[in-house]
Amino acid sequence: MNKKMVIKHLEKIAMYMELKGENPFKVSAFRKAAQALELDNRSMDEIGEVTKLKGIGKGTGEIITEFVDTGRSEVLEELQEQVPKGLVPLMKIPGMGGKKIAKLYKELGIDSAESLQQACLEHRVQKLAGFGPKSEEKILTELLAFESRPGRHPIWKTEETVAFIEGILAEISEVDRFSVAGSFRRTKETSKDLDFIIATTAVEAVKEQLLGALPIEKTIASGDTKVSVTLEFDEAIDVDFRLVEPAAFITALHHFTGSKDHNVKMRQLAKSQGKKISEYGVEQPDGTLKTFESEEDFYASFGLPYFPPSVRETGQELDRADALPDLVTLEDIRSDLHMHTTWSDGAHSLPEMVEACRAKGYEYMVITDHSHYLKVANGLSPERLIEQNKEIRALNRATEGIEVLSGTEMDILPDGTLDFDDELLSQLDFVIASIHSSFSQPREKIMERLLTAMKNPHVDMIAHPTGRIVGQRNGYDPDVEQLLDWAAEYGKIVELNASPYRLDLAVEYLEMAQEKGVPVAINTDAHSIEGLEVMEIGVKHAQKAWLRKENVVNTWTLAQWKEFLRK
DNA sequence: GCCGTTTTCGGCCCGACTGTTTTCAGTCG
Repeated sequence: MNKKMVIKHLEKIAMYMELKGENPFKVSAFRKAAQALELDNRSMDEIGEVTKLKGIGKGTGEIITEFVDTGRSEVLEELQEQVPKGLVPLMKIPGMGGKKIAKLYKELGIDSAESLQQACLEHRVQKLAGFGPKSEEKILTELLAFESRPGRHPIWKTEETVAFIEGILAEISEVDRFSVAGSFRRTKETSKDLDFIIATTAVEAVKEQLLGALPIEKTIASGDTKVSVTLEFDEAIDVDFRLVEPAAFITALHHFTGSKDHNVKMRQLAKSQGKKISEYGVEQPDGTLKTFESEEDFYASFGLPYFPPSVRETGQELDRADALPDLVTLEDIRSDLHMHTTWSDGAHSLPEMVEACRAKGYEYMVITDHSHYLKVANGLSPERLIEQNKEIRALNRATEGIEVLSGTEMDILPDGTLDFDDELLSQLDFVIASIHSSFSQPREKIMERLLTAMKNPHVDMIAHPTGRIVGQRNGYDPDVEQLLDWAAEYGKIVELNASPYRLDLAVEYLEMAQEKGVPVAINTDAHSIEGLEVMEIGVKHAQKAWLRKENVVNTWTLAQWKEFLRK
């Protein structure tokens, strides 16, 4: 039995119980049980006795066993008999939870989006206790917006929005300090909304200037400490602003950076120490409220090391504090192994890219322009590559403080051959192979292409291994586990492409790569000087997979790196 | 429903905002 199916089953039970108006703690017990399974790396078989897991007791254990044995459970079937299926999607309406939906069902017989809409139009909803004209109108608006509502926003879109809002906040003189928080600060690849923390003693003045400067489509809430708005960009996006006293800035920032699970674990830990965490500070055992100068201080007050936002996810990270010192950081990065110049489709010249990398303090770098198959990117012919190679060698001799190496990003062609011959490749320091075409080929064909590259002794790295664009396309669907096994067998590097459009490999595959001992290179794939800056996002993404320095090749010295390539 | 040498009963993270009320329930993050 697939563990994912068991998890789904438990979540379904929780959902139906919520709609039935069950005790919220009972509902959350099922969610916790599902989470306990999810957070355990083992399969159902390897786990064996599920009640040994914290969060799964006798009751849930029996339901799981029944489901594993028979593929169904009486509990869910009974719930589904009592609760109409049409109520489930109603949970997605903002402001609607289990209790309100249960009431609509019991009092008005509403069992679907259609019947809810009908009841609103006939003004039957506003007559219910606890509902009113405003609720009715809101439900109607939300029902109409149901389809068009965008889901999660990819990081490469939110980046721009965040920069725009930061620009506005920086201009307001009454703002003491501010920071983006939420999933964006944790470098999640997508975000549902954006959160900002603002420290100020002049709430009204800040609110007025802020709301005046933003392209507001709708104000969701506007209180003394919280302002929620929907902003109108190419796509509408919800943004929360939290206004706090300067002293509470750090605890508010921590609180609203989350994740929720991380916070729950932190609060439980605080409680065990006789303390209480809120966004305003930490209440000490003697009742006084302590505030902090930095998040480092905040964690230290609980006897913990600093957890960077990127690792604050499941709550399990609190048990991995010992591994934090080994985590890759931006300061560890000595090189960038994938970038383009005006020789192919880059915006800056070869000397400009070299100077930019030197200025960043890198020890070495590789120029990797496209190969001639990629006509749209002005890919290099063998002749031009030889010419560029000469120029790179000359530039390297003339440049102090950084080693400039010669490479290519060579296409793996649709027919499974490589774009350059071995004789040419042997003249280069570093060879990247990647797929830019015929994404829709069947998986076997894609894997065949990748295997050709793996087997070629001159190829050193596979770039953006899945070809995905975050939130937009899934790429060419390779069998990543197989790919990583080959990388281990043939001694190849796999890339973590740091471009926020790609973040390829994804976190789960990076974890897999580290488990299999496959070295990872974090590269910007920069097409301009500014593009080199995404290294920071790449490193944070790597931290989400708990990549250790030793497994990230760009933390290696030039000598270590060359030694690896020689093998 | 789960959990526990502060507990086998009584908690379960904590606070803000809205819309409904006239002191609060429900929802959200």
